[in-house]
Amino acid sequence: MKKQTAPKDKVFQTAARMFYQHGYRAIGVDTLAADSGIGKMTLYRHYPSKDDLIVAYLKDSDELFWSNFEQITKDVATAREKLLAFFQALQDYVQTPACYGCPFLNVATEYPETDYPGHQVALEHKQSVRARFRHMAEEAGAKKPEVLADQLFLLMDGAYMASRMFGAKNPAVHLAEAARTLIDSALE
Amino acid sequence: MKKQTAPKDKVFQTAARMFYQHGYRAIGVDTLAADSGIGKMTLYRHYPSKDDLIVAYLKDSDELFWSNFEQITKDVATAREKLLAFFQALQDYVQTPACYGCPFLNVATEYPETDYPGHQVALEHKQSVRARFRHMAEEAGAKKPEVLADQLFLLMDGAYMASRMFGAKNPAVHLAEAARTLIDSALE
DNA sequence: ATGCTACGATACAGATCTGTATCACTTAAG
DNA sequence: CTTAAGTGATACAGATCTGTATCGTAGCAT
Repeated sequence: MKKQTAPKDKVFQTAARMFYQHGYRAIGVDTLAADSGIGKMTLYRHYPSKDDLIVAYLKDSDELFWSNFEQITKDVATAREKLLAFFQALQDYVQTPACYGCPFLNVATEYPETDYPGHQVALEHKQSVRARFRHMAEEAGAKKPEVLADQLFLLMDGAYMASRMFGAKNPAVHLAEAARTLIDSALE
Repeated sequence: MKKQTAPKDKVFQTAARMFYQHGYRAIGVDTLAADSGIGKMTLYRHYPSKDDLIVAYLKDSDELFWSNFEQITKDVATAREKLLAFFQALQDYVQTPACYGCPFLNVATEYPETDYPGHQVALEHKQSVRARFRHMAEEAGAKKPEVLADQLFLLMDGAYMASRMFGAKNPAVHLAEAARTLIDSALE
């Protein structure tokens, strides 16, 4: 049996929570170690730099995103309905107090240089989502799949930012309806 | 005649450029003073704190936004066409290398606490834009004006973030078309 | 029992941050 | 000319940041 919670996991969970809620630059490694109840050297033993910890969090967020994505869309028949289900779930999530925007948009805002490691991971994630949207748009029979995909992409990130700007009560209340309008308009 | 460029204006222009491009937390007052060619005490004489300078920049950005907004929409006849003109201009702008996203979304991301002065200014700005959209949606004859307004609002901020995430070559290429689809769907 | 490894705690180095203090200099008004 | 205000430069204070070094200890396998 492993220990109840390994130090590496403790600091990772603390980092995930605090980076997401307060931002990457606002949280220091001292705060992370103290809040996790571990020594600072233990942190640096598992993550050689703060950037490594940021990247680890982003990669985990990417896996979580796709895990949720599969969960939401797996029991839905058509590509059109998969897209609708995703945007309905996103609408619900961004109106939750647990939502603090999008980890990838947040890191790209705080580290705008595209060669920053965290920004790189964010870019790859967003490109993957964009590609997935395009694939589903094709499957749904859109006349111009890449156009519909990009339009939905803008809606998604707009909803994330509405959450970070306004909190739980934000303009994304009508996100799913907007997605449906764009989708159905692109199919006919 | 005034001086060629007053120190207050010099440091403000430098701050505006660097805050927008690199972020608020990434740029320090020493950098601002040095890059402006003024003394640090001169900066603090005109802006008692860095936060004051941030707020000044945001308020100026708000004025600039509405100035551009009027410029774009003043020669357009109907409310529907005003909205279309705005989103076409926004689409063009966010595909420009001079675009680094939205100053208000950026500050809300870097300072998520809603009681932070800069976040406050950002919130007021976004609420004003949202209200203006709603007003124009009413004027255009939308059946549910607040729904259309919020949908367009998400598109707008999604486009801003696409610019910060991807740079000039981003998914906002189809922003105006998305706006038109949502608008016309809400009018019929 | 005896090493070995991971750990927590602490202190530290060096850089950078916001904000203040001081001083010499320029400029313009009286 | 004289005086006062604004300015640039510099040094500094105190806090905070990332990352390192050190030390005592607890757990564990041999």
